[in-house]
Amino acid sequence: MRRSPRRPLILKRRKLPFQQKEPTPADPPRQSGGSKEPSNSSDSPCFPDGVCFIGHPSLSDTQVVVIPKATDVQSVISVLAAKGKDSGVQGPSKFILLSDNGNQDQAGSFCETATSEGDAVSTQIPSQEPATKESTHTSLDVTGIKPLSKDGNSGPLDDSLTNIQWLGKMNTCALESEPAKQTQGKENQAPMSQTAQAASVPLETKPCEQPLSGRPPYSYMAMIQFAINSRKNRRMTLKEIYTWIEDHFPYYRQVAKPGWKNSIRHNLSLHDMFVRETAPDGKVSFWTIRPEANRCLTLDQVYKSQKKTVPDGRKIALASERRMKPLLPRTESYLVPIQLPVAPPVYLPSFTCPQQRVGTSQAAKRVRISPKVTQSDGAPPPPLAVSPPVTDVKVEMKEEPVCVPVKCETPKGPQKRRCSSSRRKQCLVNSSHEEPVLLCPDSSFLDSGVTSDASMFQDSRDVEPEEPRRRQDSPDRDYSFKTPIKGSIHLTSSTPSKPSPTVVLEPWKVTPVGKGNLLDVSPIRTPGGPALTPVQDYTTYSFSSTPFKDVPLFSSPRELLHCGASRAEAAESPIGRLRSSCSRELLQGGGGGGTATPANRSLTEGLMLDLLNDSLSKILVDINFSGLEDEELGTANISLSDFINQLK
Amino acid sequence: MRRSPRRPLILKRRKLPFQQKEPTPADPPRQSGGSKEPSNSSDSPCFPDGVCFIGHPSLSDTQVVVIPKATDVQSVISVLAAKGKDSGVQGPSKFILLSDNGNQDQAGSFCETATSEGDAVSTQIPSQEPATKESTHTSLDVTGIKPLSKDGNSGPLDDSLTNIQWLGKMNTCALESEPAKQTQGKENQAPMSQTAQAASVPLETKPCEQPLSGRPPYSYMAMIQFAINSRKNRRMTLKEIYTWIEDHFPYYRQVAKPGWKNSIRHNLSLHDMFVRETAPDGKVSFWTIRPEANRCLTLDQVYKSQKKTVPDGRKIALASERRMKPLLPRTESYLVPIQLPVAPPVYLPSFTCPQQRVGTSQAAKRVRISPKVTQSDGAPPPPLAVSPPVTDVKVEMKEEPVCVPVKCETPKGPQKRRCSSSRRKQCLVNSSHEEPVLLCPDSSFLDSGVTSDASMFQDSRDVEPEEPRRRQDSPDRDYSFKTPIKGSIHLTSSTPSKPSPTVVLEPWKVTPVGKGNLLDVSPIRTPGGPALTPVQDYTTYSFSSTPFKDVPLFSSPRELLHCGASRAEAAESPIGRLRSSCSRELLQGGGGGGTATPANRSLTEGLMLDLLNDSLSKILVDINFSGLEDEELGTANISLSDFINQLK
DNA sequence: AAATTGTTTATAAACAGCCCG
DNA sequence: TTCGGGCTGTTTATAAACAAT
Repeated sequence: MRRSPRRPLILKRRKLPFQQKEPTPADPPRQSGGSKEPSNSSDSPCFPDGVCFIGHPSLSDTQVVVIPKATDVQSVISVLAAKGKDSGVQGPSKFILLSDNGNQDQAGSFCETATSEGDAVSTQIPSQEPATKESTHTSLDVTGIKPLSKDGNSGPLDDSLTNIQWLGKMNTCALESEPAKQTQGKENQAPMSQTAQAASVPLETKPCEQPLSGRPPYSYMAMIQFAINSRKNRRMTLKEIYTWIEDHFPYYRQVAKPGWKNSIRHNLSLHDMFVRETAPDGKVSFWTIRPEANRCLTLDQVYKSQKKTVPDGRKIALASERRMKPLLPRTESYLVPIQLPVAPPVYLPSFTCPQQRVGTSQAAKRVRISPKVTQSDGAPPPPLAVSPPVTDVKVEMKEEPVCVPVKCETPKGPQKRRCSSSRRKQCLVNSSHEEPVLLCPDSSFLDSGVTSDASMFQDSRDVEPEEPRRRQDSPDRDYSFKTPIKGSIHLTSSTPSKPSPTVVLEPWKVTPVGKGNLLDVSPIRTPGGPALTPVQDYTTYSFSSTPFKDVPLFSSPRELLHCGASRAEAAESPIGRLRSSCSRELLQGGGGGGTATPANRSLTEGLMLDLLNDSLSKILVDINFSGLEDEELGTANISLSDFINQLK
Repeated sequence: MRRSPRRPLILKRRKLPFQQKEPTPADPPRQSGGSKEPSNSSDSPCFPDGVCFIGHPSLSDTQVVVIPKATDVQSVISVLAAKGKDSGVQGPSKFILLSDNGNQDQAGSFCETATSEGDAVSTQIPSQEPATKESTHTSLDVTGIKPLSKDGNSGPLDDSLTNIQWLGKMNTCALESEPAKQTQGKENQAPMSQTAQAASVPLETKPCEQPLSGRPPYSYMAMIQFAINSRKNRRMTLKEIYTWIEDHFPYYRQVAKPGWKNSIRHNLSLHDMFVRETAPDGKVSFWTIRPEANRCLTLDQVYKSQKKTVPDGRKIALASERRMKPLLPRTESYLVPIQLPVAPPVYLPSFTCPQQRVGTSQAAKRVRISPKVTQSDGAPPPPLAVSPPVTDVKVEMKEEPVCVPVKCETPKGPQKRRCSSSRRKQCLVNSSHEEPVLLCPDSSFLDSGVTSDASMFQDSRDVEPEEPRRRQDSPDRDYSFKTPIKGSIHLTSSTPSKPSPTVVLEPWKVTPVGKGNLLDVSPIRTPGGPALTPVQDYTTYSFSSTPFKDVPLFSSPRELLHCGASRAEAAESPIGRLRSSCSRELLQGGGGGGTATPANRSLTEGLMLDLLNDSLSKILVDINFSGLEDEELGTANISLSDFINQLK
């Protein structure tokens, strides 16, 4: 209650608008009118919420936006999105955002260009007008001036913002009036104004894409990924990470407390996805991202995906951007509290990672945790799935709330709440009873389609064809375990208990897991690298509870290929795979490969990349336990097979 | 800075003595004189630090101890330890600790029985005298009255305090004056006074072993383990965990803020070692500990180990108890800042877990992270180890600081600092150069000796003989990776680069990793369970940087068997192994099995259980990456083989 | 000796899912 | 039956204490 700004600082309460953590800890945030629903009016100079657009005196592509302090961030975003949408690409691409601290009535309409405190946040321009009291140091240099100092070995065209023009409309930055906690400069100005610069111009170390210095909506984990993935070689020193973040998110340079670096380090240490390597000289150490877990997200991709979302209409865009768990714009998550809009499918084309190769079964590995199920009350284990006898992979699903009921049998009770997605860590193992389990019959399911992509990466030494080699081990060894089954396979059917009859039955049509459909910064949860303890349990994988948080199933195989870069990636790399990192080519360009057809389901569901946590660790952990319940495993297998076949 | 009491609340700064978190956030804690070295005087009624012993007016086995507020906690502990040692088992076993808030001069000598604020903390007695202002509710009932309510299926003789008589001298509780933050009762009284009750009396749900209600020195993770392991079946619901902790550590019932439950939940979710299972009825979910990671620590064991330590002399005892990372008595860790005392080997007999079976190679799987190494400056990869062609397991070690230099070749540079142990997460991979790697030739190394123990566990369904089946896969596939190598195998030799020549060469003689030799609550880092992605990388495991923090090597194979229960366990269970939990029998008794001979090295090194983190996750993660650098892997293999042979 | 880099633990919080009244 | 509240779980953010360099 006291300190910890917790999730951002932005909304101390709920949808706390501007002003981050004013010392008044307990003051209930005033909910601006359109909390859930941003104002729909699009172009009026002064929007209902009091947001005013004022043409910039000298810059044609820039507008000054004055936002009352109490305005909901979401409202601001929606307004900006609407504005950007209406204006089109040719419209003003830069906004100088000023928050009016004067008073805090909710939907106040203050179009005064308040230069009051210095809370002014400039989007692209160095904020010439609002003579903020602080120094404008680093004003423009942030833009292109700082080429990611120490950029040592990074290639020039790493994370270029292919769609810079969109930046102006950025909806990712919440504008919060920062109380000058650090006595740093308050105003932030985004870098260069090369707005209209179309994509495909991979500028070296593109400066700031994050115009405002309001706290960016990205988690530390996400920002670190952005930073590291911005390098061709995908490795950065701690200092470079700091610098990158400061360069791209002036907030951290100017307003954030120094503790943010501590948090960065904390995140690096905490998340398994981040790996430290020593530099060749042995002096410095670089931080990298485990290739299997790397979604190769870059800030550009995020922007692009957001941009694409916008065309569908402000509302949808907002909605889709909303509940993306932690990853994407945290800000936005606070913005549009809308619940999984089943609206038009949002598109996230930019997700194209080298490892993708949607191909065969990789996707199947995805596990998603099902909500708690009451399955094993004493009823005999549900009949096993019609899978091939191979029984290579065993997946136990506790309760796939909405997903893949395919081949579910012996449904226990009615599912309480179908679409529940989270409950990530474990799947809840039925302690000593039988629980429906999924079996992934073929090893091919797990091994196939892994070979290719890795070679693209610069660092990958040798790309070796995957061998679908499977363990011959007796799948039964592990059965004794009863415990851990945590996760459940993503695409496979949920186990019998409480299968929701209402769910879609196509293997890939997962029930809309609810929430998001956004970019997922969370690491890809690959089944796991080579296990230390090799022999024993390999044969049976029961994805125990663990990770694969809210991994929604793919809307369709197509979608998987096209949009689900991250997913595909996760599924694809069989683990120890090669160090295939995202091929820059793909990352750079807008949409990656075009093999996919549009998804048939709304991306709101489909694109919601699996919210897999970082590190496959958890998955692996689950696997350990997998063996225990082997005998009881059954059901799901087929769905996976079907899925694979369909993909083929 | 503001809130977060951080590591305990006890020492806000360094060795902040009494008084936890008085609202004065910024006041620099006054360092009492003997910070590093507690006073050595043992018996005087008033010790130099101002600690006074006063016989209790009515209770012969009880003494009232008045401690000046500014006294170092460590000083108090040392004094109490000395007192307890001098008095022997027959001496006073209960101490009513009173802190004198009056003034705060450091080593002041105030023997006045200050009943001042209510900061008095009674050890065993309900603090009759110091009429604390708070209610004495739950006074004695904590003791035996609350039989772990909801104890559902736990066996009666789980965690009995075998050495209760030692409790009186407890050194585990720091006495902190709790500012009555919760408006709860301040004084805490330990339960019953069945002090002299010798071990072997496994009372059902033995009441409190933690007399004081000062914040216990255990981390949440440790306490959760204690709680869960106290049950025969090793599973507990969240509520039961709460209750257990409250029953055994009155602090949480009486003084802790309600947020401690949040922290418990946080820890359960955060640490992979904790696994949730659904109960048979499907209604409740139980929390369990991954068997492979479970050290089967119980509060009793901790007490016993501490007790044993004492005989060696106060100093040693304190030293040993000290730096046990997080786990053991956190309080103590603050007490004696002594650095790894190479003194007499401390004994930790109570560590006997069922899964042990030191046997063959299991131990080899242990990975320990080596400090940063500068290995690959450009030198060609060191020659590969003379391992069998199997190349089942590949372990990359960056820089085994002190460990197993066996067969190290192509030593790069001089190791910076040999004994460095920590730097747990990664081993630092030499980015794009060759790094010496360990290869674990045989699969047997990994698989053997896993079969037995599991059957003991009640829940284990069927214990199946492990098949040493190994992957046939082409070991080379993974080589391309260069990155991640984080961890390094525990018993294996460190990779070539910068092998410290000074180190012991016997495979099992690891360099004293420094610090501790204490109980380690951290999960055992078993190589990992069954991997989700089966095929690919199984053959090669390069334990990348990640986990296996400061896992010291065994002093000798013997030691491994005898003392390294946890280690053995880790090494042993090949992963998905059976759900073998610790056999209660072993746990209950004092020293477990007696097969081992005394370790030849001081336990200070040997017993320092691997500070493996929770969840093998990290290890597995490393494994994933292993493949990349395969070609470069070389060296170490042999050491592992040697080690195995020696064990045989 | 001080600063940087890393690792862990503790807290607070925001939410999500589920159960229950 | 539905809705809201409480409990359980999961994540992210911060602050800190240390450890190693």
